Amino acid sequence: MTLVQLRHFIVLSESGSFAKASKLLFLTQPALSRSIQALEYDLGHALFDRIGRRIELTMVGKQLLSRARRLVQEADSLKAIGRQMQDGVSGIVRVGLSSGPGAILSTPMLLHMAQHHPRLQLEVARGNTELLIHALRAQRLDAAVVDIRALRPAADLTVSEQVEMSASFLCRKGHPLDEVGVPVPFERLLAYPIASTPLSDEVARMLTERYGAAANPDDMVTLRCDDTATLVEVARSSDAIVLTIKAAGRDLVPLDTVPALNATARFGLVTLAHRAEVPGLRIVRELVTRLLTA
Amino acid sequence: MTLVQLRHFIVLSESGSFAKASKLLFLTQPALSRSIQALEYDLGHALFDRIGRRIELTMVGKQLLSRARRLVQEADSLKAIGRQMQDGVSGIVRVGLSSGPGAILSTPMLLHMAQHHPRLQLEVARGNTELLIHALRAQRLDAAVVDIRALRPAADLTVSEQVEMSASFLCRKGHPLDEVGVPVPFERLLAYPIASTPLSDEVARMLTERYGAAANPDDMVTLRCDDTATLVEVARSSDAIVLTIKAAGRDLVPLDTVPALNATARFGLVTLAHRAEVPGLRIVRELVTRLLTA
DNA sequence: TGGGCTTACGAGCATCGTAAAAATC
DNA sequence: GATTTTTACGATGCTCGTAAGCCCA
Repeated sequence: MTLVQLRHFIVLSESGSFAKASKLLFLTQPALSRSIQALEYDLGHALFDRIGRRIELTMVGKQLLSRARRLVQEADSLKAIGRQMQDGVSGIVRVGLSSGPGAILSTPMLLHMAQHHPRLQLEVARGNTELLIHALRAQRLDAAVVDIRALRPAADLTVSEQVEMSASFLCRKGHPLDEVGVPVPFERLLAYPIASTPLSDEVARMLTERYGAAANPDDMVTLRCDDTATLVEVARSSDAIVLTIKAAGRDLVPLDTVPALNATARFGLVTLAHRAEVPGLRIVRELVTRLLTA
Repeated sequence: MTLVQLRHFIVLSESGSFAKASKLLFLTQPALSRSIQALEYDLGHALFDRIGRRIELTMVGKQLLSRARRLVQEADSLKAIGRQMQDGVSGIVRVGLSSGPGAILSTPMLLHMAQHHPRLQLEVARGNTELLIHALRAQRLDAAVVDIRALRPAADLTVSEQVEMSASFLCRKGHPLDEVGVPVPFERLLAYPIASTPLSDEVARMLTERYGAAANPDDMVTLRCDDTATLVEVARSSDAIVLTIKAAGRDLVPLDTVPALNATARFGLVTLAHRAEVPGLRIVRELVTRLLTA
C-alpha cells in the first residue's frame, strides 16, 4: 500500500472513470489500472465494480475511501509542515545576544520579525558571552551572536556571519570634547567618566600599548556595566565617554583620539557544530548580517 | 515521501542508531541511510543530527515524528480493516432464503454466525424466489439461496454452490402409511392431506408423467404454503403428507412410493454478476455448502 | 464500430546489497 | 583499531508508456 496508490484510489472514486482519472493524475490509463489493481490485491478486496464501461465503488471501497482521504490529507499536512519549517516561516528560534550585538540587534531584530515573520517565534536572550555559550551548549539557545575575540575556540562551536565593526570612544553631541575636526589627546579623556563593558585581555593589552598604563581598563573605566545600551544611554545624558562600537550609539560622536584608537570588535554568529540548524535560523542569520553590515 | 520511509524514520528514532534500526527493519545499513536521506531531502530538512557515532533527533525531527507515527498507524489500520473485511469477520451480509433453503438453513446459519463470527452481522430475509431476486437486483440483498430450477436464467445473475437434494413425500413417524420396508402405491397417499409449497411447472410435469393426472399439483396439493418449515410442522403434528426435500424434515419418514418419486431440488446461491462480493459472503458461501451437503 | 478497461512487453527509474571510503571514539 | 555512517557501483525489482487485446454499448 502506497500513498500514491491511495491518491489514485481517491481521484478515481471522484472522477468515476479510469480514463478521466488517469488524465487528472497525468498517467496513462493502463498505469492507473495497474495501480488500482495492486492496491486492491494488497487490501485483499476489490474497491470498484467494473460494470461494463461504468465503474462503481464496492461496499468495501466506500468504507475505505474516507479513511484513505484522511490519510492522504495528513500526509500532505506533514510534508507541508516540513517545508514550512524549512522556510523558517514558523517555529521558534532562540538567539542569545551579548552586550554589543544586543545593543545593535535587539530592537531591529524583534521589529523585523514582528513585521515580516509573524508566525515565527523569536526569543532573544541577553547576557555575557560565557553565559550564552553555556546556554548554547545546553541547547537552551539555537545561536548566539557574540564578540568572537572573547570566545575561546572550541571544536563543538561553529562561527559564521562574521562582521568586523570599528570601536571608538563616543561622547554626546555638544560634549566639551566634541570639537569638529579637532583630534583629542588621550589624556583629556580621563577628565571624564569612562564607561565600558568588561573588556577582554586582548583589548586591554592593545589599550595600554597605545596609550600607556593609564589606559589599563582596570583603572581607566569608571562605569562598568554588562549592558552596552545602558552605557550608551548614560553617555547620551551626561558627559561620560563610552568605549564601544560606533554602531551601538549612532547618535553619539566618535572622538578622534591621538594616537588613533583603531580598535574593532569581531562579531559572529555561534552555533553548535555538527548540528542541524533550527529552520528559522536562516532568517535570523540573514538579518544579523544585514543589520551588522548596514 | 513514502510510508516506508516514514516507518524507517520512526524505527530509527526509536532505536537510536542506523545499525540497530537497519537490523530491525531487515535492511542493510546503507539502504536505511539512503532512505532517511531521501526523506530528509523531500521534507527539506534534516531529521537527525549525526554527532560522531551517535544520532539525535533535530527539532524538526521531533515535531514531525509524532505526526509520522500517527500517519503510519492510520495506514496500518486502513490495511487491517481492508484485510478484516476480506476475511469477512466483520461487516454485514444480507442473505435471502427461499422456502426450502429457509427451512434448512435459517436456524443453523444464524446459530453458526452467533457462535463463530460474532462481529459479522447477518441478515436473513425469507420470501419467494421472485421477490428475493428482485431484492438482489436492487442491491437490498447480497445473495439469495433459491431453487435454481425456479429461476429464469439471466445474464446479470451468477449461480454457485449448487447442491442437488432429493425430495420425497414425508409423513410423521407412526403415520398409518409408515410401514417399514413396505412400498406405498401413489393412490394411497391421496387419502391424506398433501402439503407443499407452490411447485414449478417442471415438477408438475414430472409428477403427472409419473403418477397420472391425479398427481397434478393443482388437484393433489390440499395444503399450500410458501413456508416449508410450517408445512413440516403440520406433517409432524397430523396425518398430512408433505412433499418436500428430505433434509427439511429429518424427523419425518420418507415414503417409498411406487413408482419411485426420484425427485430432486437444485439449490444454489445467486449473486449479481460482475459485482464484487461483500467480504462476509465468503463465510456464508462455505456455510451454505456445508449445511446443504451434510 | 467506438469507447473504455485490461494484458503484454520493453524502457526507465528507484531501491537494494556488496564493497570501499571516511569519520569518530 | 574498531565501530558507525556515508559513498560507489552493479543488480534486482517496480512502475511507467506504447501497443495490442477484450469487452460492452
